[in-house]
Amino acid sequence: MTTHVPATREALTDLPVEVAPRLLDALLEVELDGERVVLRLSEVEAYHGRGTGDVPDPGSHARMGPTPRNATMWGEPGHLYVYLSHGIHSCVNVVCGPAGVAGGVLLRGAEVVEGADAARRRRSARGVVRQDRDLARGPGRLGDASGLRHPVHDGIDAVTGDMRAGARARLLLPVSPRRDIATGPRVGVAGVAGGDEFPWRFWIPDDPTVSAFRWGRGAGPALSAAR
DNA sequence: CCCTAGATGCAT
DNA sequence: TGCATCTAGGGG
Repeated sequence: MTTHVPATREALTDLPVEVAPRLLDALLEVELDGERVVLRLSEVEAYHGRGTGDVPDPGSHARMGPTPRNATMWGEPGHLYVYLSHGIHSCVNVVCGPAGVAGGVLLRGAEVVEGADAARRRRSARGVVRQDRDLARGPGRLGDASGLRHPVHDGIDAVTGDMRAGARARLLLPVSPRRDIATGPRVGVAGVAGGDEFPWRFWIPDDPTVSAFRWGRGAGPALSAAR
């Protein structure tokens, strides 16, 4: 039986906070230089933008309006917004919402269900990977494991799966959305955007590939919110 | 311009 | 807790 179907542009046109929970258990397939890595998403965060019918989001890269960096977030849903975090890691978002309205879902955690060898090799360039569950646990790790990089793959289309800088990405949505979903404040976002105003982090309860984050930094209290 | 903080991860 | 490494954004 079919468990996943290719994501359509329409399915991603709703606002990120609506799309985000539906991306849990979704698959992101990435082919890069002939190697294939498939990620099953376990943790995501929604980010909106500013103005024009959108929900204001002080934690978003698009909070100041369109800039060269966040241009992809304002474009068609289904493309991937790949940005450089702390000058080191390439993090991956699925652009959501109508074109012209900024929005995206940050992919924060995943299980590598195919291509663990390639993922491990890419990740070990930055350090030692002790367990397979850590291959894509955390947004920076997920980006490294996927092979997608800033800036060359920023804007790649995960709906059509077109080739871009040696890579091809495709997003597959689960036929049956999950019922058991945990929610809470976003990680690493300072100020009100990380608090109760924006409980826009979604994860699969008890999934070992959900990121662990340091308390006492960034977002403040939180994990128990939906347990 | 210069400075700082950032949707992070790793070793200490 | 410090560091890697780069850049957007705010202040002078």
